[in-house]
Amino acid sequence: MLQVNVLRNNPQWVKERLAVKHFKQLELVDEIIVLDDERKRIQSDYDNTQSKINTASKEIGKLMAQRKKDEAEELKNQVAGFKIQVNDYNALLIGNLKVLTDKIVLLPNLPSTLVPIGKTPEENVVTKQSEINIALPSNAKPHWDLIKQHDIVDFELGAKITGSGFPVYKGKGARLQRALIEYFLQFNTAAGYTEFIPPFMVNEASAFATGQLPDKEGQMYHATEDNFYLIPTAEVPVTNIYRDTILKETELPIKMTAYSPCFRREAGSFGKDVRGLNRVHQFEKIEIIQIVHPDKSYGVLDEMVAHVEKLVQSLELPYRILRLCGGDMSFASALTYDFEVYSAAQERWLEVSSVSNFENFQTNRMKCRFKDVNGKMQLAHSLNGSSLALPRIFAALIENNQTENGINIPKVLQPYFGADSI
RNA sequence: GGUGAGGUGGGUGAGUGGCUAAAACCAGUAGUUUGCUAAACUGCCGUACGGGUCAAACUGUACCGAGGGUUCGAAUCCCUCCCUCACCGCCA
Repeated sequence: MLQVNVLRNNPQWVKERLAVKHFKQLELVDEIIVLDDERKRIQSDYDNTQSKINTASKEIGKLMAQRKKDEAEELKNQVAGFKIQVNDYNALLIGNLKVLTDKIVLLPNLPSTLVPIGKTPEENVVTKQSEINIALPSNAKPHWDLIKQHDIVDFELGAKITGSGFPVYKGKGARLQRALIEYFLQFNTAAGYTEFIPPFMVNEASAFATGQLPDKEGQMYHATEDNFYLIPTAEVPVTNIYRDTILKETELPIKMTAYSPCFRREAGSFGKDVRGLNRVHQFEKIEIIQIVHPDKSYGVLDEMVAHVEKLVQSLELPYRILRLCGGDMSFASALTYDFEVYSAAQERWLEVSSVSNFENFQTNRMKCRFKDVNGKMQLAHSLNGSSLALPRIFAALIENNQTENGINIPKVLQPYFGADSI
C-alpha cells in the first residue's frame, strides 16, 4: 500500500509512475488527497470536541467530590451535547476512512525508474542470457511424454484423486522432486538464509498484508468455513512473520527461506501454456525472502538475483534473466527480474523464478518498521524471490538431459537423488 | 469437541470506575562515579493520527486481544467474538 504522504508530496510524479504500470484510474490520486484533507479536518473537530468532554468529565468528578450536585448536573447536560457532536464526527470519520482505504488499496506499487516501458511480456528486457548448447537425441520428447515413458509423474491419477492440475509424483519422479527441494534449501541456508516451515494456510490479515487481497482474491483457494486461504507461495506466511513488528536497525537484514507447496486456481488459463507441468494448481517452491534497510534494498535485489543465477547455473540449464516491463509486473512490485530456463524439447522459455523488490509496499500494509539510529520510525523494505519453483525446473531437467537410454541427473543433484540417471 | 483459567507497554507483572499511558522489576539507552575484565547511582525509555517547530521543546485525541454497550467518566462493569494456556475426549 502506498503512503498517502507520497501522493501528497508529488501527485504528478505518482501519476507518471502509475502510468508506467498501465494503471488507468489516475484520478484516484487526487481523490485520495482530497479525502485525506477531509480526514484531517474531521479528525481535528473530533479531537477538540472529545477534549471538551474529557475536561468536563474531570470537572464533574471534582464537583461531585465537593458535593456540588447542581453544578455537576449542569455540566452533564453540556457533555450530552458534545457527545452528539462527537458521534457525528465519528460517523463521518469512519465513513471517510473506509472510502479512503478502499481507494488507496487499489493503487499498485510505483515502479522503480529502472523498469522498462512496455505493456506485454514481449517488451521485457533480457538483461542476460546464457548459451544454449543442448544436444537432444533424434527422438527427443517433451516432458509430458517423458513422464509417461518413465512413469514418474501421473496427471490422470492426480485428476482422479483431486482434479486436473494436481500431479502425482511417483518413484524416481518423487525422489527427484525431493532431491531438488533438499538441494535448494541447502543452497539457500548456506548463503545465510534461515529456514522456515510455515503454515500452508493463512488468514485474511496475512493475505492482505502481502498484497494478495483484495487484488488476487479469485486466484487463491479459499477455505470458507474457517476463512483461511491456501497459500499461493511461501512468501505470504513467511513475510507475515514480521507483520506488526518494530525491529531494531541492527536486526536487519533478515534473510529467510522456506519450502512450501503452492496452490493457485489459475482461473482463466488455457492452451499450450498449461500443458504438462507448465502450469498446475499445486506445485512445490522454495522461496527466499529478505527484510532490509530501505537504503540497501536495491543492492540486496542484485544480490538475490545473483544468488538465484548461481543456483540455476549449477543445474546446468540454459537460462536468461529478464527485467520486467511496467505492464508485466505484479501489483506489489517496484522492480522484478524473472528467470527463465530453456526447454529444448518444447523449444520455449519457462519462467522458474521471479525476484522482486517491494520497497515499502508490503511493509506499509504489514506495519513492519524499524527504529533507525536517530530513533525515527521507518518502514523496512521487503524482497522475495523463487529459489526455485520446481515443476518447470523438473520439466526442463528431464527434457534437456534425455538420452537414448534414459535421463541424466546433473552432478549437483546426484548426491541428493542417489543415482546419476533415471 | 468438552471443562477450567487467562489475554495490560520489548519481557515479567501490578492495577477492579475519575488522581493510570498505566506501579514495580528486568531488558534497552544516555550519563556520573569508582577504576580493573564489573558494580553502584541518576536520567531517558510505547504506538498511531493531528497541532506546533527549520528541527526540537511543547500540545490534542485514540489505543491495556477485537468489536459493541452502560456511564458525565472504563484497562477496570456488561454483551459478542477471537486467541492462548491447562486438563479431558478424539487423532497423525
